[in-house]
Amino acid sequence: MPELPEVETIRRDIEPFVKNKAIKAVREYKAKRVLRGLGAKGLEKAIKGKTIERVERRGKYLIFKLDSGGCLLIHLGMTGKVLKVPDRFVKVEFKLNNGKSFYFSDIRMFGRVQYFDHYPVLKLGPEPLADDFTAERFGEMLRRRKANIKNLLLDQKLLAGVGNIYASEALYLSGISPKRKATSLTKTEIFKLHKAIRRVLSEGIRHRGTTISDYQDASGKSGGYQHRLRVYGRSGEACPKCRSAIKRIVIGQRSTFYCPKCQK
DNA sequence: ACCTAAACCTGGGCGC
DNA sequence: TGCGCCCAGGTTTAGG
Repeated sequence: MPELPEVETIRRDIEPFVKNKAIKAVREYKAKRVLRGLGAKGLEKAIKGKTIERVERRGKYLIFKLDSGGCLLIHLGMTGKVLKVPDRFVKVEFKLNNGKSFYFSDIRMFGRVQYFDHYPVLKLGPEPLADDFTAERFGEMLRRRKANIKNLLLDQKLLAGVGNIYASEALYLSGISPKRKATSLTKTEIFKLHKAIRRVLSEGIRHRGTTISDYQDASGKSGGYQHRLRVYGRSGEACPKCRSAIKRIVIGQRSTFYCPKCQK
């Protein structure tokens, strides 16, 4: 569920809550899948007594940096949450030395919690909001790629953080059909798409993420960007620009929303 | 290297 | 109330 803006919102919420606090204990609640090989025992052994220095985000990952040099890596999958207040789907509880806890909760258990004794090497493309992600670089990345642009936007190895909602939104804003092959994009279109990606992600962050069904911030509150989505989830509704009906199609097994008239 | 489809899960909403 | 079906902001894996 969560894409870059949602993960970034959680990061901003949770960092002040955990910063300079030490981890006292780890509890799990049927979290075998989420914790993979490492059980709560193993994880606790690795991080107990360690202080969280900061929380970073890379793509859709949260990285809790510990004073030992180790890192706690959390990916939220589709329904994962990092919460200051538990809900009924809590899988892992992290007890802090100030008497408080933060929680990893996940309904579908596509999310994961991992430990690295060093800064994790993540196979991710550039950060779309970073200064070094330029339109020129984006164009270079897309050169000779034969897949369609919608699928490529979801490829985390190409670009880190864009997911299904923001991909549809960015393509809409740039007037590009999600069915287009990347090779067919003109320089102008790549420039527009680059700008649109950065715009929708920034707007998403500003509005504290998009809540379609599950997403919540660290306090359990919904985001606000769902009210501002232009096409995602709006099949049959009027296109904000031309008033013709927005269509839903399936590309790469994922729902894709677009305006057939505005997006060529 | 690149591209695609299937698999991994649970729960909510809908029609009957 | 209940059942069956569809849907879901994600990644990994296997195969072409």
